[in-house]
Amino acid sequence: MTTFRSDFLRTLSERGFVHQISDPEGLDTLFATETVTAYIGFDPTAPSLHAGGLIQIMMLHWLQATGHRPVSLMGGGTGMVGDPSFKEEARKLMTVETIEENIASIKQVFSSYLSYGDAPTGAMMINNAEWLRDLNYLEFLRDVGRHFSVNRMLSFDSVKTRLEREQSLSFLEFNYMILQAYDFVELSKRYGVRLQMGGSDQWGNIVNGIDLGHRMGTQQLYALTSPLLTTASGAKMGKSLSGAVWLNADMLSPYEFWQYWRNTEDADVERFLKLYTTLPMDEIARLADEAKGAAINEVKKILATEVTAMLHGRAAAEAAAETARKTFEEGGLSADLPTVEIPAAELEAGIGVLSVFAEKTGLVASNGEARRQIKSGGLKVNDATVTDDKAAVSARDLTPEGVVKLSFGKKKHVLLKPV
RNA sequence: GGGGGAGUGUCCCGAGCGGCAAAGGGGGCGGACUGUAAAUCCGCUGGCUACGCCUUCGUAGGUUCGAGUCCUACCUCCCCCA
Repeated sequence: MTTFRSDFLRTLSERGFVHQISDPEGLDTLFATETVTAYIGFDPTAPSLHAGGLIQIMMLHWLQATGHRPVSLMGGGTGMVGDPSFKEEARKLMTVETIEENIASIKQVFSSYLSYGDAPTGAMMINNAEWLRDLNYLEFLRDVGRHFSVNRMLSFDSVKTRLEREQSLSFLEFNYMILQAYDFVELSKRYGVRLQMGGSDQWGNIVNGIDLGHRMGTQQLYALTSPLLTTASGAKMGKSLSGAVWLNADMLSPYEFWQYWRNTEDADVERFLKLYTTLPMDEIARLADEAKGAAINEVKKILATEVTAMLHGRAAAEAAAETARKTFEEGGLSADLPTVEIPAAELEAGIGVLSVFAEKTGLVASNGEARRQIKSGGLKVNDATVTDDKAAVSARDLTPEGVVKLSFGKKKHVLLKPV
């Protein structure tokens, strides 16, 4: 791998963020000589980004940390088109309201990683609805569409594989790449953006933008992609025991977020420290060095706490670490575990275990699932395995702390609290 | 416009002579082993007021004691010919 002169590229490169760069020397020179504005696009398909997108946010973070200007582009306009899924079933397009709500909700997270403002390196959040929604179709075709060769678009892997797999590709989706290319050009014209970053799957789209820029007379533009991240065993990033690893605290508590990182596979620890924390490289090297055998668990805790601290703040991260310590290392309970409140009278009367685990707390999906889990010994009340699906949980099960601890498997715990 | 295929358990792929809650994978979940890891092994993987009941095989009808399986129409997709 080349050694870069610029702080930004050197940092990204040594931390493992770089997959491809369109013109490494040129871009390096650019970063070494001026303050560069670069962007990454995010689709507002959900009210929160999840761990899979964290790597992109970290790239913006480093961009700013090394003296440049990050732009997060929200796809308020492209969201209208929707990135059609592979399945048929013309998924309902999102309404404008949903898109706007999602964007508002996603915004909160960025301020944990970037500082916004008018300073030369102040981060910006831009919505491509700004120029896409009022686009005039005919004008657009004449100004932008004429620069695209269908022959060439058909030759892109993203399109080709789709056609070869005999899966339909709607015109809508076909246009998505044009809009994204156009975004790059608009950002370049309006805000002086020079670089677009993204996951490696975005390479073709980004390069399209560069080409369009050439034809439409922008400055030289650049592309930088990050590797597609999977865990060492091949799973996609961003799935936890209970679903997606959302970044918004109201969708996934800091404790659960911490747990996700705590459970990192051994083989991923060093890589994740580089990608998802801002610990200095020599510090990471030291940690990786002492992380042999079971000692690696200590390093995983550091990883979890550092990642959580960046997102939710140091205090929340340490609270999560403490909760985990009490729960797992002392086998006790901590008031900070996820808690479900229940009317005291109801508990007094006694509630069936099935109902408690399924309806009341949602730890398992249904009564049937609860029954199956009991059969295989997966449910516990106050750390005692449930063996009878007709058993009931009542006020007698309250611990001295005044709660009932319910566990599903070894890692999922909920406290039942009478009110 | 003509001809030929396909749509299965809403995570995915994928079998299915008219008796099917539907084979088999993958994934996921639980258990054992460990270190809250990986690998490995075992079990589970429609719902319920549960020895019974209800809802599932593109949609809507029909034939049958009985249909994922047969017939009709429709929808969507793919391939070949024009």
